[in-house]
Amino acid sequence: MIVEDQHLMRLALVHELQAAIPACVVHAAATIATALELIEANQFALILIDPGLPGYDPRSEMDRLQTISTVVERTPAAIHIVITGAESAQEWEEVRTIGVAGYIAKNSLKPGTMTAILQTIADHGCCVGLMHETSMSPEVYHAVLSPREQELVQWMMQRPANISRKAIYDQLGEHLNIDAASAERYYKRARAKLLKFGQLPESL
Amino acid sequence: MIVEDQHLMRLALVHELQAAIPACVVHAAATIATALELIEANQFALILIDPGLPGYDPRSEMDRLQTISTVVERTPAAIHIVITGAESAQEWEEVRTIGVAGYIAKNSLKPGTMTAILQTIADHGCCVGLMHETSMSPEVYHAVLSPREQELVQWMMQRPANISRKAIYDQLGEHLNIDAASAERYYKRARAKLLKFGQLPESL
DNA sequence: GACGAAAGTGACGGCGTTGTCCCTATTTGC
DNA sequence: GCAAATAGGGACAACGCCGTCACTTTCGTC
Repeated sequence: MIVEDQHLMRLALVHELQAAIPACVVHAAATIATALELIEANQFALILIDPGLPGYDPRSEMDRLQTISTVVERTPAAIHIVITGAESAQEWEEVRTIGVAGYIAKNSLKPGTMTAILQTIADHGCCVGLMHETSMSPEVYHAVLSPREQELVQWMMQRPANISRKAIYDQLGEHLNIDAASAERYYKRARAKLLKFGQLPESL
Repeated sequence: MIVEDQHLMRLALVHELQAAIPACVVHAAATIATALELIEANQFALILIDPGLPGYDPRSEMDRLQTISTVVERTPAAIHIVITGAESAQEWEEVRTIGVAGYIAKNSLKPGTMTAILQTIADHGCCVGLMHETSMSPEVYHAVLSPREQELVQWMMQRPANISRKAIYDQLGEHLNIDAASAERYYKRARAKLLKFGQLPESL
């Protein structure tokens, strides 16, 4: 079950969870009230919860903790992970004492990370992901590209000047489990598309 | 350009924007520093910005406003939309005076809403979407279903008891611009899949 | 018993993405 | 100058999703 009030984030979490756990069923609630309804009617194995729900003051530490403990108390059989936009090491210490297994900052939650988080919990019993201030390089998204093509372009644009494109193809081939030659043709097709639509960045 | 620190939300906003504006190029930054880099190198037509960035205190109204005005001042030609997780009517009044056209709560931002927001700004010059406390009905997501099938199941589960399924098929046909008969077969295929995987909810 | 609503199955063409393979110029580096 | 790297093109089968069409059976109700 996922408890999160922001629609887009809720959707994203659903997809992350589905990507991490094949053939699963995910229930989602936007409010505590809805979450409690779901708890009444179902048995959950895993619960993601964001304590910043409407109706509660997100600045009030008490409201946040109460939101979490309300859910945790009613679902003793589940594994609980807190997904928060305003994380603090102190809050993690507090929620772990009431039985929460994971404490993840929305900042540090990247696409595909969910698998690693669940694995860490399975291995060590808990998992913490506080904000890591990696000054991200800028991202560019072109609507005309398919996801694969998009990914190839992203990689290629981060290429240091002293690395040959061929080396990138090899890296990608290994990383995506495809032929390096295929990666090369993806990049070329992507480049052709961008050229066709006049969207070619000068960094290429 | 999108300025948003949470990866998943940033990704979601990119997709929303791409869905609303066909064949567009979207640049994304996770920090103010990255955003300013992008501003130096590009001319943007539309900028989405979340004032709750790391390094600034999200509780400090001054930090939030400064984040926004820093970007707005450097991009006078662009349309600016603030996307915030902690909205207030007062903050909207303040940012509109410095030239922000839209003020949208993450709470009220649903998939597909971006088109309407941009249209409203085009028509009236500005658009406000504060939190609307519609107590959402619970959602269920099955990983084995395709998006269409998922959508059909979602609609069917919200069906009041006194409405025939056939009426739902008609509604869906109209809503999705497909045959009511096709909608019926989607639902049936979805149900067959759920039955096969033992994920059939009792509300069916 | 007849009729309509609902359930259960099978099949088809179109489309986009994916991953593969092949061929040819042009440019770069040693 | 020669070989490797880069740029550019076209074609292919496989797969999944979408939308459509056809057929059978069961159930409840009037």
